[in-house]
Parts: sequence; structure tokens; C-alpha cells
Amino acid sequence: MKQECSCDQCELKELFFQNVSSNEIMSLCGSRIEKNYDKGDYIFEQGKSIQEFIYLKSGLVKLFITNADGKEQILSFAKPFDFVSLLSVFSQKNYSYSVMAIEESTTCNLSILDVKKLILTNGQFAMGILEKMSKVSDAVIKESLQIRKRNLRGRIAYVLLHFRDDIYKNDYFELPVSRKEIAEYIGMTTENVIRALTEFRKDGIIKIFGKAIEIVEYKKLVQISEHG
Amino acid sequence: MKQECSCDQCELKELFFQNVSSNEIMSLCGSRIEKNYDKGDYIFEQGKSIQEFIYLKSGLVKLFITNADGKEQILSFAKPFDFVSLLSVFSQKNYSYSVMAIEESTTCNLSILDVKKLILTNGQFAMGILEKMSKVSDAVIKESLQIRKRNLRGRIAYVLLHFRDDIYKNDYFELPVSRKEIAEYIGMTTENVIRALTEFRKDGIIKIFGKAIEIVEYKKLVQISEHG
DNA sequence: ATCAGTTTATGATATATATCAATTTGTGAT
DNA sequence: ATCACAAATTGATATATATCATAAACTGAT
Repeated sequence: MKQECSCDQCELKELFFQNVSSNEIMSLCGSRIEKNYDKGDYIFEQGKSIQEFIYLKSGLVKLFITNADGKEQILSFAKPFDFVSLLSVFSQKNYSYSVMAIEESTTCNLSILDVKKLILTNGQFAMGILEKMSKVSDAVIKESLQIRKRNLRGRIAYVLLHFRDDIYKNDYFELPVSRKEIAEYIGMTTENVIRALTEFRKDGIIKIFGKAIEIVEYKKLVQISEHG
Repeated sequence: MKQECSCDQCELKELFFQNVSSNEIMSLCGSRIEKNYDKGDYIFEQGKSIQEFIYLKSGLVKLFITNADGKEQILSFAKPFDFVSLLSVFSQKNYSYSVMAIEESTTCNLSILDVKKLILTNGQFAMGILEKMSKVSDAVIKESLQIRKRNLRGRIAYVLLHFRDDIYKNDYFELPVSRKEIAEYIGMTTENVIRALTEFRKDGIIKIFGKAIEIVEYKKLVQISEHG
């Protein structure tokens, strides 16, 4: 009797394994591990050896680099379907950045060797990974340029819209990050992040309840994001 | 008698085609086109359809995005072995950035369809492309973070060292870009780029002869790059 | 050789952002 | 409930960078 593999039901299967046969999935399934993380847990840490191919099933994470002086620079926030460990997984022995859960998260981890084996033997799978990787790195690079061209207010507006449009799809949401982390993401100081948020609040563009944000004047926020 | 294919002698063959058989090379060779570009020529333009897989055989190019307001943001400078058209080639129909020669350059262009066919049938080749792509996008992302964490002087020092260490490997070199382009690369104004260069000159760290730069105090430049 | 346009350069000033200091609010551990 | 510590907030001030104006030097086309 054939062993049942839970990957058959994985909602990511269509995307990730669209071109992998049942047999191949069965073989991957053996080494597959699912892991749960609380807010604040490291999923992996900069400098550690890359052993697994990891993708995010649920939750929200931040990718960041820790500089020599201990300061953190946030590269990007990633949600499910954004393959967390994709960047540099095929070119480096060790992680060049860290990934931390900023909401309760679940990952599915495969042995990197198994994934490489599959790439070598299954062209469709290789092409799927290439496409995904191309998309992910493209997005990270574009995001960085988008942020760079804006001033403080524009950057804050951009970040709020990013959470509203891409992540929570709702005018009301809980910020999954501290003001300090927003600062690390947009490359400005914590104080100025707070000041910009306060300005938006005073102008009636948003409401603030601690970590919770309500976007009141969506169009104004878009305008600030686009024209400062 | 077997037709001779010039790819056999291509200096990039080892890197790029290390895992491609003679027969496969022969097949690619048919559609392969070599193109020459003068300084200032577009190699491809943002928005245009992606039809070719392009890599740089010789010369130097800049990758940049043109914003809605006509301003340019330079993503990166690429030299041979950095595959120019790698980013987004597998995930998008149209180029999301432009590439222009900033020195006389030669590219080798393959049909994107042929490359995709090869990925599907040759696992080793697919893996090679994945590794290369991983490296390239990693480098672009890291570069962007490196620049972001520095102030004006640090950014200029970083750029000068980039040209000196990675591109020309010589204390004396001709800047392949205008002051304005440096500004577009580091995200500051042209005037401030000029001012920083003038400061370095006055401090005896570099000599300036128009476009030519001589690095006199290499160690000081490294220090400025690292600690502002 | 000349002209027009761009690049480089410099100074004065305005503006944006960082830094420093002090206070309040929120949070987790005991 | 309390304590210790991190996060959020606000104000005053310093600093860095942008903007505006002007001019010299360079470049390409005629």
C-alpha cells in the first residue's frame, strides 16, 4: 500500500512542484521537515551554513543583514510564496543574511542536496525554480530602488501601502514591526519614522492605536508615496 | 566535414557552457549573434520585449531604471562575466530596466527560447545558470545595502574603490561615467559628488585630471569607505 | 574656428534628516 | 502587582544634503 505524503495537500504544491511527478514528490517527502516559529525566532542566521532549502508556508518574516557595528539593515519582508531561502542558496555556502519570523510562521524545509538533485534531473522543475528566483530577486531589487528615490514621508507612505496592499489587504492592520524596524527598512532614524507617522495622524491620513494602523485617506497616502 | 563553431574558442565557454556538450553548443551556435556597441549605445531598453539571452564578452555597461519623471537610477555597473540580461530574464516578458554601454562593448546574444530549451534538457546547465543568477542578484542586492549605509563621502570612496579594485585593478584609471552618473548610482546630487571628489583631492587622497583619477592614499580611501 | 549644449565646478542658502536629551508608555518576567 | 527594560514620543539643536545661481571648461557638430 502506498504511503500517503502530506505534500499532496500542500497549497504550495501547484506553484512550487507544478512539474514534479508523484514519485519525485514522494522522494522529497522523506527528508521534508515542517517547522514552526514564534514572533522573534530566527529561521536562520547570517553566517550559518546553508543546508536546507526553506520556504514559507504561513506567517511573515524579515530578511536582514547585521553590520559589523551591530546595526541591522532590513532587506525585505517576505510572505508565503516568497521563497525565503532562495537568494544566494545556489551560490554560497553560508547565509549572507538572517531571516526572522515577525509573525507566527511555518516553514517547509527540504535538504538542499535533494533539491539540487531534482534540478539536475527535472528540467521543468529547474525552470520553475529559475522563474521563481528571477521574480524574487527582481522584486527585492526594485523595492530597494523604489525606497531609495523617496524622501522620509514618501518612504513611510510607501511602507504603509506595502502592508495595506500587499500583505494585509485591509485599511486596518497591526504593524508586525516596531518603528525601529521600519527605520531599518527604509534607512532613516527611528525618531523620524515616528515623526512622519505622527504627521500623517495629525493630517488625518491615518489613525494610530499603538501598533495598529488605520488608513483613512488612502488616496492621499498614494499621492505622498508618489510625489513626496 | 564538421562545421567549425567560434564558440569553441569563446573565453566564456568554460564558465557559461562548462556543462554543455559539443553537440549542444553546435546547436546554439546557429542562432548566436555577436554585437558591438559604442559608448552610449543602448544594449536594450526598459519596456522592450525580452527575446534574447545576452551576456557581455567585453567592455563595461550600466544597468539603470528610468523613472516616470525621466530621472535615471543606476542599479549597477557590469563587466564581462556578469550576465547582463540575467535579472528578470526568466520571469518577465519585458525588460524592467535598460542597459547601456559605458565603454566599447561586445555582447553575445542567444535566442531566449534556445536557452530555455537547454535548461529543460540539461540539468547541469540549468544548475550553472541558477548559480550564476544567484550570484549576480546577490551581488546587486548587497551592493545596494553597502551604498545605503554610507554617507556621501563613504559612498564616493566606495565607488572609487569599486572601480579601482573590481574593474580596473589599478590606482590610475579613467572614470567611465560622468559625475552625474555617479550621483545616479549612489543616490545623491551631482553637485555633492563633485564636492566630495574635490575634498578628496584637496586632502591629497586622490588626484583628478578630468575623467582620470589617480588614487594616492588607498588606505585612507578604505578608511573613509568603512567609517565615513 | 565657432557655436550650442553639456559637464564640471564653486558658493550661498534652504531644507531635510540625524543626533542628543528627556519623558511617557508599553511589556515580559518574577 | 512590581520592577526592569524596551519602545514610542517629543523637543531642541546640529549636521548633512539639496537646491539655486553662476561660470568656466569641455565636447561634438557644422
